[in-house]
Amino acid sequence: MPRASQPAGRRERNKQLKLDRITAAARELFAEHGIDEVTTQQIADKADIGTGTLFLYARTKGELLLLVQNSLYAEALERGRVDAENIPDALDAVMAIVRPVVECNRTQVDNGRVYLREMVFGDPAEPHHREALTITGQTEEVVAAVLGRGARVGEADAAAMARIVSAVMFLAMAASVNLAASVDEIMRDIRGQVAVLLAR
Amino acid sequence: MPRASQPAGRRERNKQLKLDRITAAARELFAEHGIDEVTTQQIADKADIGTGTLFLYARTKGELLLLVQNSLYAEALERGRVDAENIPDALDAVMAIVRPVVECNRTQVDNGRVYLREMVFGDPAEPHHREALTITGQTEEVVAAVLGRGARVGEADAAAMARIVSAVMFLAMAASVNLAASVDEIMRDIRGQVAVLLAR
DNA sequence: ACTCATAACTGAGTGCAGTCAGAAAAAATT
DNA sequence: AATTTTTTCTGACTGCACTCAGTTATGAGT
Repeated sequence: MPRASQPAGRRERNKQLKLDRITAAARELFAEHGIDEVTTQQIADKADIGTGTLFLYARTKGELLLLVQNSLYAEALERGRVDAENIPDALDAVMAIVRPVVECNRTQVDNGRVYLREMVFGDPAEPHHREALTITGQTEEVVAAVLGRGARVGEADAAAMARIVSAVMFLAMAASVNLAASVDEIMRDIRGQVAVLLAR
Repeated sequence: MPRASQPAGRRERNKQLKLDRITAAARELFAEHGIDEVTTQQIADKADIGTGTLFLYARTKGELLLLVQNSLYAEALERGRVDAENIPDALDAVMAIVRPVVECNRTQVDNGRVYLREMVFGDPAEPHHREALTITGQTEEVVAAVLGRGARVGEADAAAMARIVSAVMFLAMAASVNLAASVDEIMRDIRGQVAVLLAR
């Protein structure tokens, strides 16, 4: 057993290093040009690895996007969760959770839409996809928690309503009809639907 | 100006004939093997046209699927509309509309999911895509009409609720989580959410 | 130090959707 | 009937995501 200068052996460290380089390269290129204008070759070159190596770390180009963006969505969710805490009105609180996610999604419209596409149609066995699903699940939990405050809504109903909110968000952000819509326009669209859902 | 044995000139007739051959070829191959196992080359060969010609009639492979399947969804919608007419309960009536669509979608799971994917992420400028969106719009109208019966729900709210039903349906059919789910399981999933939506 | 086993890497190669410059067919014009 | 214009067709070609057989790095065993 060799020294443990860091946690593990050289192999582990090299792997982590490569993953970091890949993540950084993909993040920068996707952010600057949008996923459709970037080739996997460019990413491999920028990360200074072979073409095939890239696909050991993310089995498809879509997985690569999930890898890069998951953490951003997790942060957005956390921001929304905190914002919602001090908002008594259920509708306003739900929208406070939704807003950072929509903002995150619309930072780059193409990337945002591909992210959603991968979530729904990608391979759920892949690790980054699973993480994306986890974040969606957490979003629904946070929404359900807000709806359950004060026990005006039962636990099971709150969960079902949270799923509905999730579906409404998804389509509002993904639909090609809303391609050119601003964050505020999308928020209005979602709010209109959630308002009807919560009206009772 | 030449004779008008049928409606128009030779060109028009040839074009229609080719479109028919393409549609038939694509329908058979997609139905038998699933869209992902069929190449555009095979379709072109079966329709007895050149590779490039295919893309004059449908600009992408996805458009080709929409071309083939749109009419099936339109028929499903019509069946559901009729079924719902004599069902007084709103929830049951909505589910009567939903069922044939889900059945249509699940005839071949892969094709069904790609159809949904194209609807949301495809190019809305393409003709077959527009038709698909029209069918979705009609579905929402039919649902809204059922919800508006007896004026228990206002017109604007009915429209918003119909959009929500649409979103819920979409995700229930498309989500990879439900890949292996049967029609009945998907129906239960949708019903649970619509029930909460309509509870008031 | 040396050998072997295993994990990680690599880039030439593959398959397929979609393009485009030129050919062919149909219609319009003379 | 001949010529020009317009529309439609075509398959060789391109670009790109992804694969895989062969190579190299790492670590374990002796």
